[in-house]
Amino acid sequence: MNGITIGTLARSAGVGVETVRYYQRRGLLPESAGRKGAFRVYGDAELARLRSIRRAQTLGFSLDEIADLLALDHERDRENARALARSKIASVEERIRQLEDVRSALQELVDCCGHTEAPAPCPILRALGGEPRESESDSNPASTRPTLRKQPASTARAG
Amino acid sequence: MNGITIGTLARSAGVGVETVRYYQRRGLLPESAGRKGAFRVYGDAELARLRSIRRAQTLGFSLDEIADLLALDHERDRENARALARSKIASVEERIRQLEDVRSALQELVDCCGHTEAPAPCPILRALGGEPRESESDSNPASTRPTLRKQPASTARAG
DNA sequence: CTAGACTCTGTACTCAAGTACGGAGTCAAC
DNA sequence: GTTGACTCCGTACTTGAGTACAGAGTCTAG
Repeated sequence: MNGITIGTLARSAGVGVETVRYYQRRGLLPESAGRKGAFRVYGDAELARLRSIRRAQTLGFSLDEIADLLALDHERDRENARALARSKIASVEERIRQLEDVRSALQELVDCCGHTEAPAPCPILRALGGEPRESESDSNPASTRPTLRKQPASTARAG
Repeated sequence: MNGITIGTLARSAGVGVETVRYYQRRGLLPESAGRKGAFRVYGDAELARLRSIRRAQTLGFSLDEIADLLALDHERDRENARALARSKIASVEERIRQLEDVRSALQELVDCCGHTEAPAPCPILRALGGEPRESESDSNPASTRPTLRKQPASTARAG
């Protein structure tokens, strides 16, 4: 698998040729020094890296984050690398917590939909909104809803 | 908080006016029937809905998914609503599992970085790639690489 | 030697989720 | 009765992660 051209590399990693080039433009993948005639050739290193990128992506990392992660690999500064990795762990854990919250909100919804057939109980709005609001059509403020902490304004745009 | 105009509504939910309008265009938020003179006015219902949208977003739902979720609220067809909610739960759980994987991969990385100071052990590539590769500049083709399964082309694009 | 597959380079397009902006109209306060 | 903030409506731009395509060059098999 050494000395392959871009098409084979792409196919081996299950991506398109354009995607490989895109990663190269973004600096995630080296452009490959070696050439066989006019065509660039790649090897196991590039294939491995390409697969790593895809895997990291499926795990929810942005390409910028992946660039950071891959850079750790070349970091001589282990201290720094550890710190970066730890902060990634923290953000991953935060995300997990949030998802667990929504899971239980949804579960509640399913449960409550399950045992009532009344016309308007169990609003998703409440499950998602979390905050006990009196109005709407609700005059009972004594809800058991766990107060949810303020969400940061910069939502899905993790820098 | 009833009878507010769009600017106040937006500010109360921590979003921009343009975002409110965008949600209206997308049909996530009603355009508000009431008018006070030339300006549309909104109330608690809209504010609650807007907040729900934002919260759902921070939890990783796309606007399309949120539209589905909010629609459940108006569904008379509880059966269908439950099914939809359950499928969301499944996808949320899948996402959680993936994130837990990456967390332990990162943790391993931190640990291994922690107790060695050697120049090139513990490559992130391996942690991310998962597959144990022997080397980068490797001339040994007898690798344990399992024939690679096709990566779903639609990675982060959870439809 | 030629057909067909592949590569190279560059630009342009897509899609989601907004954000920005321009030119009007309107409202409330002074 | 005018100023200044706000609203309305429409269109255009942005960012992230690609995808598509055009027009050239190149490689390989027959």
